[in-house]
Amino acid sequence: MPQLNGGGGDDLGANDEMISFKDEGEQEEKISENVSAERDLDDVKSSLVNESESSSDSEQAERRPQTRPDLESYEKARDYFSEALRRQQDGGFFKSPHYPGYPFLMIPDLTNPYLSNGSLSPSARTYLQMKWPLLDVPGSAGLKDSRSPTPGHLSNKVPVVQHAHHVHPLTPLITYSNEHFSPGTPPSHLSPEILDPKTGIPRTPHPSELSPYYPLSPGAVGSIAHPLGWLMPQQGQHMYSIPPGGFRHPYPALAMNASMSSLVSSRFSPHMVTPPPHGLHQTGIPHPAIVSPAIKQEPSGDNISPSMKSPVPPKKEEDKRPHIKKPLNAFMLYMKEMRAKVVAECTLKESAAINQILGRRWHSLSREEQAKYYELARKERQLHSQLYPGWSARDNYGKRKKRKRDNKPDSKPEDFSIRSKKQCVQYLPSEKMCDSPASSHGSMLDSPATPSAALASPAAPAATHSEQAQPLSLTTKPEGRMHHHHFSLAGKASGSTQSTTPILTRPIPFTSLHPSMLSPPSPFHQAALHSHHALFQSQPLSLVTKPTE
DNA sequence: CACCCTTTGAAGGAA
DNA sequence: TTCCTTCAAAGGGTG
Repeated sequence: MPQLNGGGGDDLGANDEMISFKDEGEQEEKISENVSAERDLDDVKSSLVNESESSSDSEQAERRPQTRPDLESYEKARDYFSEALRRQQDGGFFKSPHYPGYPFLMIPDLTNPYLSNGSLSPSARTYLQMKWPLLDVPGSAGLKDSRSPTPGHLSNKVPVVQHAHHVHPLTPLITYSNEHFSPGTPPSHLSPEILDPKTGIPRTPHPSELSPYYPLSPGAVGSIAHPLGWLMPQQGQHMYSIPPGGFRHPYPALAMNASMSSLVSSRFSPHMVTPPPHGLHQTGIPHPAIVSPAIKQEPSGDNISPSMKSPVPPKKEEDKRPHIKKPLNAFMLYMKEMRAKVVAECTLKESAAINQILGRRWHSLSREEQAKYYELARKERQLHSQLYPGWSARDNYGKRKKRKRDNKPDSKPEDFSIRSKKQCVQYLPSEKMCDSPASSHGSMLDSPATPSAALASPAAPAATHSEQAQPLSLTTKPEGRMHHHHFSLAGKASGSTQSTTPILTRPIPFTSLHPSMLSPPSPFHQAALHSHHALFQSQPLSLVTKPTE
């Protein structure tokens, strides 16, 4: 049990050297890797400081509003918010991606530019007692994934001390959960009952279940206090007074959690707040998991499974039928969290490139670290299923334009046919030590995350084939691309089903990458990198665009 | 402006 | 059971 008691905030931030646990020899390697990583990270601290002060705020502020004006602004805002918090939290310094655990949430300066009426002093750091998301939920045993580890077990493996200068990366997932901030017994209204959608048994939702991603419908929770009600008394009252076990709105998202919207609207700078779109809460900020049809058009409105459909759904309603997004998986959560950091560390903004890095780093995470995300993802899925019992991932099929998958029928297995026919860009290496996703030796050669992830979290899928055999799918590219590869590694020798797939690596894509971006290289990685870079040294430094077809 | 690219993981359907 | 496909986020790039 991740220290529910938490001992209050006693050890909060007290232990910088919080070492998780080394249960396997591999840990030692990890440690060395981390040390290396931190050393690299130090290099960018100064730059990050500047960025955090200048670019992060203004730059992002400018960028956000452009993309999706209003309806998705909440997501943007939320990320923006969390990122802002994080940046302030660690002063723009990126520390090793160790996220010691959830039990405590440290709320940073609340009087930041995005918080209009924060009441805490800029220097005030509020340590909040939190509960481990996995902590058992009374009466929810039936919902629990049998594969999931016992919370206690897990907690034993996860550090429970939150670094004083490091907000948990999943803060955005946590911050909006109410009750987290009330060490004591929460008011009765904060303990809404939830009818277990499967068992029908009333249960008290664990705070951690009140995911910010999925607003709880009135019927689901009865009433919900403002997630940050303790920060904003004037708006802290719960908006819903529906009795426990009351009606369940067919589309919980439609009955958006007002508390969330008020949070956003009141916490973000004016420019973040957009006029209320039709049919939405006055704030116009929908739940992250919901995408208004205005944004994501729903051709037929059949995305909602029968069970989700309202008994009396006016056709108009169908048009408004929200797009219920899939719950984010572990990697998505990780990506969402780390993207900002990666972007900040490199000048490149291309998501595709960033994602490559993130994928690389993901594989470099320790099993414990990954386990956190797996666990969180599991909780998200669980919560999602509770909120949208009838929802199916299938419902979203066809909602977005068909991705061009050229699984060419004619492509032979040895073509290691890849899905994408074209590769976006090739970047030549710089002398800088860069983390080339394409050259992800680690991923290709050792794929550390694979088994570990599964081990770390029972909820974690037994490493999928793709992960096992294709740690990085970018290693497999259309044959045409090969001509443009400056470098390639021998395929991973393994008995995996896809071992025949040649492992290709591209030149380091990002000349702008900072060494700190590298995932902690193991000795093996370093050796590989060494040779890798040696090979690249003769390569001209240029940007090769769009090779093949 | 819509889609592509890129990553991993989850889910569901097809074989 | 295995394989395949789609989507989830994100934002620059592309046609």
